[in-house]
Amino acid sequence: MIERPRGTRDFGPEQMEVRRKIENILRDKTKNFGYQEVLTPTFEHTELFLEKSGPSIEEEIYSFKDKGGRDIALRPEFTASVMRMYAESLKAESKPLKLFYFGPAFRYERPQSGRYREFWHFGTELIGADTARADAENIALAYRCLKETGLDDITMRISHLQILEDYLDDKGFSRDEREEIYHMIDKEETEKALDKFDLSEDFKELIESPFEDIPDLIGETSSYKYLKDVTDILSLYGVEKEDYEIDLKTVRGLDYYTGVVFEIEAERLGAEKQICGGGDYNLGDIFGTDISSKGFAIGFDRLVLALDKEEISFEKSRNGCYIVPIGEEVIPYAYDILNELREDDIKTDIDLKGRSIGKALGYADKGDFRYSILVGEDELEEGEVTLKDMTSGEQESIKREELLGAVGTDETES
RNA sequence: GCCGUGGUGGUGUAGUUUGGCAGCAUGUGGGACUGUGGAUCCCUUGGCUCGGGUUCAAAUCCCGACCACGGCCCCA
Repeated sequence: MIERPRGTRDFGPEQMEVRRKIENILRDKTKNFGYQEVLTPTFEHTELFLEKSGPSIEEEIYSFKDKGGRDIALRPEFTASVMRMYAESLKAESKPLKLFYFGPAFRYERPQSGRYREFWHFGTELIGADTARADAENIALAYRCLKETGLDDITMRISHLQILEDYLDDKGFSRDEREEIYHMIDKEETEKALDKFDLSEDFKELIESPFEDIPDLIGETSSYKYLKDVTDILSLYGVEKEDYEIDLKTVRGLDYYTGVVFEIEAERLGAEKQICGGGDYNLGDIFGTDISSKGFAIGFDRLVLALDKEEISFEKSRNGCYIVPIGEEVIPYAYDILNELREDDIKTDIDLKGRSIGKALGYADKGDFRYSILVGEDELEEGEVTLKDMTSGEQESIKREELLGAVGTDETES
């Protein structure tokens, strides 16, 4: 028995039904915000990802040489690919250019709950609008997308990297030192950072103060004012102060993030609880074009897990018709009905095994069909069908011409 | 990569401590039932993750691998 490779999953019919529903919620919401879908290749030149994220990530990506000797890697995320696509073929589009994507990505990591070697990302890139309003739209969309799925127990943290950057720069810390400090405070090891870098209590006060108190500590810097603007605009999107927290300890792992950043966590997920991250970044260096972008990525699998933990279900509704022919002589009549309903976009299936009526109805029940349509000699002679409502169990004989009207009136979409 | 827990029909489980006929439920297929589903009953199907070791005998004990889970590291 050959099994699935480590860190991969199969998705059965029920899971796919749920996943598609959630995917469509995200997709619809994002289109509603004026974004257009794109898709990039599953694999790229390895260099693309190393340039973007640094050589250290090579350990964690699926990379190999193809038969032509090229260094190839399965995408570990989409941002680099989408920006490559932009630089290669979308540069001349009018701005802002609003793009979204959905698909699988791959990382060679130790699997655990919420972490797989093949996982799905849903994300956006908002290219060429360097304003607080663009940042606000980016954050608002991410938040709305998650809320739209019904997810409730989430926390969102927003920050502006430049605030701490300015502070530490003033104090004379080098770039490497600053990065080490960020890493420590991200891991909530602030005290350790204070000791190691001989930082004053002012720094601790700065990163732990409520947002409103920050001007008292460092003055109304331009970064502070920018972030304040973003929060004001967020409320125009209906994302209010109680929906998030301004937290200067929120730092993103990579140095191409430059301005406003944010993270959303689903508290009940455990160790791998971050379901969304994003912000403002500039990948111009790699592609030789100075373009600012804002985007986010939702960890789709974690979102599905979080919804499950909150017991938010996506019940499938009964729809469609199941035709039960009784006896060989009615088969042409039954297929005539089958074809008519299918052509009218009503999900319709027919018994293929010639089973007893009882078994056939049991199948229709388990298959969540809304109606069963029984046709036998009696119906054939009268030009009728017996229409059975699988929810109520009631049935009636109706003229064949009336069938379409009877089953097409309510939700029987396929 | 590190530490820990676990793995029994498709699914959920009993059995593991103290080695001795792998049991139950559910599901699948068929039947009771060729003009009526969700009920009931009968039959059938199907399993000890893999490999080695100890033993008269291993699901059970030992070692290793694989996989999953909890956490660390990392987290684009």
